Amino acid sequence: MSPEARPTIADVARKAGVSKGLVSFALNDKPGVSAQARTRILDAAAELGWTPNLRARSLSTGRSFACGLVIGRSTDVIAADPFFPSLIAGLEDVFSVSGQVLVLSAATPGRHEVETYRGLAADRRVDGLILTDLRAADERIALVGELGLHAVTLGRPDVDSPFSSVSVDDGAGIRCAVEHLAALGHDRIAHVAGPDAMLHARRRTAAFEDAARANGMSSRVVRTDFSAAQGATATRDLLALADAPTAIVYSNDQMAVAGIGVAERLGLRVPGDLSVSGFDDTELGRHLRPALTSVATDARAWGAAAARALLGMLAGDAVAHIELAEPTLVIRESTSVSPHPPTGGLGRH
Amino acid sequence: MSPEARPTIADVARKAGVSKGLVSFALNDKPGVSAQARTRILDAAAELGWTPNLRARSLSTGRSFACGLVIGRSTDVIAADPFFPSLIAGLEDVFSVSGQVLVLSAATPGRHEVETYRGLAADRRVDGLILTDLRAADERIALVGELGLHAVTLGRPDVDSPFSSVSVDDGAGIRCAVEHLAALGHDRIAHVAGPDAMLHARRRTAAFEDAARANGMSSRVVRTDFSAAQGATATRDLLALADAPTAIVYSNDQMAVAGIGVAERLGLRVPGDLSVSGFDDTELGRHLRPALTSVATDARAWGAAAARALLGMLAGDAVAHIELAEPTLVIRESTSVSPHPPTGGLGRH
DNA sequence: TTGTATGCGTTATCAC
DNA sequence: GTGATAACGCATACAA
Repeated sequence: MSPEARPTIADVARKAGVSKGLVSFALNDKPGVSAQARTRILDAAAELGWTPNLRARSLSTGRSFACGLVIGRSTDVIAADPFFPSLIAGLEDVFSVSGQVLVLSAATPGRHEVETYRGLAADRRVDGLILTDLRAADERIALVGELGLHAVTLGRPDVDSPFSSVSVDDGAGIRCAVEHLAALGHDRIAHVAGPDAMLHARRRTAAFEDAARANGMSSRVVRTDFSAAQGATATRDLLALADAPTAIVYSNDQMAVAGIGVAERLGLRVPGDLSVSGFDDTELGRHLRPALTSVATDARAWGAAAARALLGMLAGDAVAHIELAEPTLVIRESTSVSPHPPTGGLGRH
Repeated sequence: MSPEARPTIADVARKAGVSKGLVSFALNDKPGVSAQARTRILDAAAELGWTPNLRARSLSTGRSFACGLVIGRSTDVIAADPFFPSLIAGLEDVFSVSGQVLVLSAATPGRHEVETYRGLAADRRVDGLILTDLRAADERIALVGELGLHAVTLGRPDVDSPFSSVSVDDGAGIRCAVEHLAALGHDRIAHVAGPDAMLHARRRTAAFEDAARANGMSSRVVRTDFSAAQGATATRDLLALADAPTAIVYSNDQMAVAGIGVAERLGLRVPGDLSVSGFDDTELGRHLRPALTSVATDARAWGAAAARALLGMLAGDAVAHIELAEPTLVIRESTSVSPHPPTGGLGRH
């Protein structure tokens, strides 16, 4: 009598005069159903407005039709980082049109990272995971493999991994920034980096040091947790040095913004006395004064590519390692000619 | 032979020498099980390491053990808005310790808002929803009700609603900002607001106009979509007026930052020539120069309260309307005494 | 080419 | 009071 009662596969079978099993075969385009039975079944299903019950399907197939993203960073850091919302937007671009759903889990005060992965796997809440913020010798790779889940990593791990990966050569972005500064005559530069445990922070640091060396610049690196607060502290420390840098390459935009604030408070002009470049090319950057020179990566495209790769793995595709387009340097107002051009440098022209 | 095979309730029943049904009763603390049978069952379950299969549980109980958050705003706007990550962090604080999972859906190019809600409901992917960014005469209230889902709204809707709500009096925050500016001698102020269709944008606008009137100030309002770009445009328009305001109250921090950029580009000093206040008290704000005066709301606490309210509804609690702590104004460097103090105003002291 | 049985946990229904 | 049984909803291995 319930008006809400959805038709079940049994209703369709009865109406079409066949068994439940055959209905399932017909509706999933499996072989072994006569053309005649197939049309009878499809008609009956359409007439009743039948759609499969996802939960029953989930139980019998062992799939969740959901993928997960575990956010391991402190949530305070996430809130300040526009990378995640953009990544999520990209994931949704793909998941939303393929019947998948995105399950978001954060490591919270009440439950830590490994437990979060174990919980998702124990309950089979997801079929696969997006692994982000890869760390050196990341134990999550093995953990997720043992838990029997599929996954795609953002960037290639430094350990053996059975998973597909989608990468962006952020090192190339940093290199662009350093070369830009070299061309402007800077020869004493610094990098405000992310945590050394994170692979992409390491990669950026290495690219920075290589590019500085290749361009004959003296360089320095300060590590942070990616937060604006530590970006500010790092800047204060760098500018207090006797041979303070004339340009700083930051590993994200919010640290760059905080760094500009610190420099200006010390009476320095940006870019007159200090050039600053950011990373991620946040919307806000172009509205600041000075507008921020920044390395532009396409987090949304990254998310979309990762989602596609994960769906591919779930469908049984071979492991693939996808390299996305190189980031580009967007030059705005926060970088300019060095205040202390090296002898024979560009300052002469 | 599968080494992965989890014990099922049938294994427990066999080991305890009872039926599946009785095992279920025993493990869910239902009456009708003798103390003797209960201990036998519990021992057997512990010995086998049995845990219920969530998918089977989901099928038989009709619950998903998941809650959803649909993000209706353009994803580009979300990426720039630290409100959502903080909200999500708050939701996770509660969900993660109560066996719930957060399903995130975004209105994407391929699928729009109403379809997203219908899709979640059709597949019963979630038991309840968090409704945010409430609009005037919001059709989602009725829609979600018809779809048979529970929900909690962030803020009280302007239509009849069967759902609990969790609210913050953002009007009070705006009032604080206006009174602060009045005390500084400003008498020509403006508000850069969010979309008029959004209830909280309306509420803030109304609070702004009331407070300006109560303090004898002339006021103006410009509407935007909350993006930094439109915040910049609005500021340019306001400052081009013959009687340009001496202070602008922005409805979020990123518009305030963009506004400061525009003002400085026009040769105005902030706060010397123009005072600026933001909303949300973003981490970044305190590192800017000038550091941003902003209305602080606790998005994370808001999320946690909403999650608790939703779990309450799912458990059958009565509809509740929760009012959170009033926002506070954090006064920093971007607001100061008016450059044109009104006659008899504070400028004399 | 088609029908049947089984897997999952919960719960309504029935038997003692 | 105490317990067993069957049905739910779908996919699929297997039998016919």
